[in-house]
Amino acid sequence: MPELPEVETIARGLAQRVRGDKIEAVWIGEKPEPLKSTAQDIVDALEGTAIVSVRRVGKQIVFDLEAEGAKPKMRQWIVHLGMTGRMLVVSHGTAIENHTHAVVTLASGRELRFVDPRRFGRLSVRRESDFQGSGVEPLEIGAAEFIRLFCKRSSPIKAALLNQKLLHGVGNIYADEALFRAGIRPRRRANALTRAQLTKLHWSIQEVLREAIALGGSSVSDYVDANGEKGFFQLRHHVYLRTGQPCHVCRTPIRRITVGGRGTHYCPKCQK
DNA sequence: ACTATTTCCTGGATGC
DNA sequence: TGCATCCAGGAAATAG
Repeated sequence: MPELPEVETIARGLAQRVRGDKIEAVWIGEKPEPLKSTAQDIVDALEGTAIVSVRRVGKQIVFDLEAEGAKPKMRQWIVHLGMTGRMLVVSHGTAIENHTHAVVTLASGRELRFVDPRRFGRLSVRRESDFQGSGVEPLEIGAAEFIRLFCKRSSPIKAALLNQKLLHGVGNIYADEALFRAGIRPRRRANALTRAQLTKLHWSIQEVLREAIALGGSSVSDYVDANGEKGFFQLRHHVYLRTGQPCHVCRTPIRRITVGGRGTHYCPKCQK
């Protein structure tokens, strides 16, 4: 499932490949689920624009589009990949694969295709040019602000980390991995953690995200980047999906529990 | 204002 | 082998 490092990798790859290209036509599939805006709004916002940049905000891909001579010159196409969403760049004529929900024809003769079997992904458009996610970027936040964000929360720290209104971009993989590195059990209440523990956690989150970005993200299930390449960070996971396997530090079997309705993995000896 | 729970979706794994 | 059931999870919706 694409989280911050995966979306960052995908957005960078997309930027490299389609920045400067022009959108000539847009096709939106029948299934309404993947849309937050109406299909017509998306078509109207995209057609005839130039792709100025592609970037990541939280777990979302933002295409900054510039329209010629239109009232709001700048608009954004926002893509959330959900669990299984993929954004492909293919040459015109490539066979349409199953679960393709949108096809964007580019002036260069290629197409951007949104494919998402599970349909947890979402497409939307914005006319303003100042799109911001609801939370704070984990790689930009300082330790003091991080502590302020979490120290009053009574929910389990893992559930708080997954709350995109607080911090955005951290999902199940990196929440588990950061908590392991910080030596904190996922069920600990956020407001029961010491300042030192929250400081450590802040550092661990930034460390694990930076390492994952450097390796192109984690390829679990069917994640691939804009070039169809797999990431390599899954080889560095200490706890995620390692239930029953020995901890890399102390050899204790990794345990799996449910926190906030999510599969959660931790080392019962290294994490307190 | 929070927190907890349910819901959406399909493919792959598991069970009988 | 075949069919049914379960499970994965981001985030919105709903309930408490």
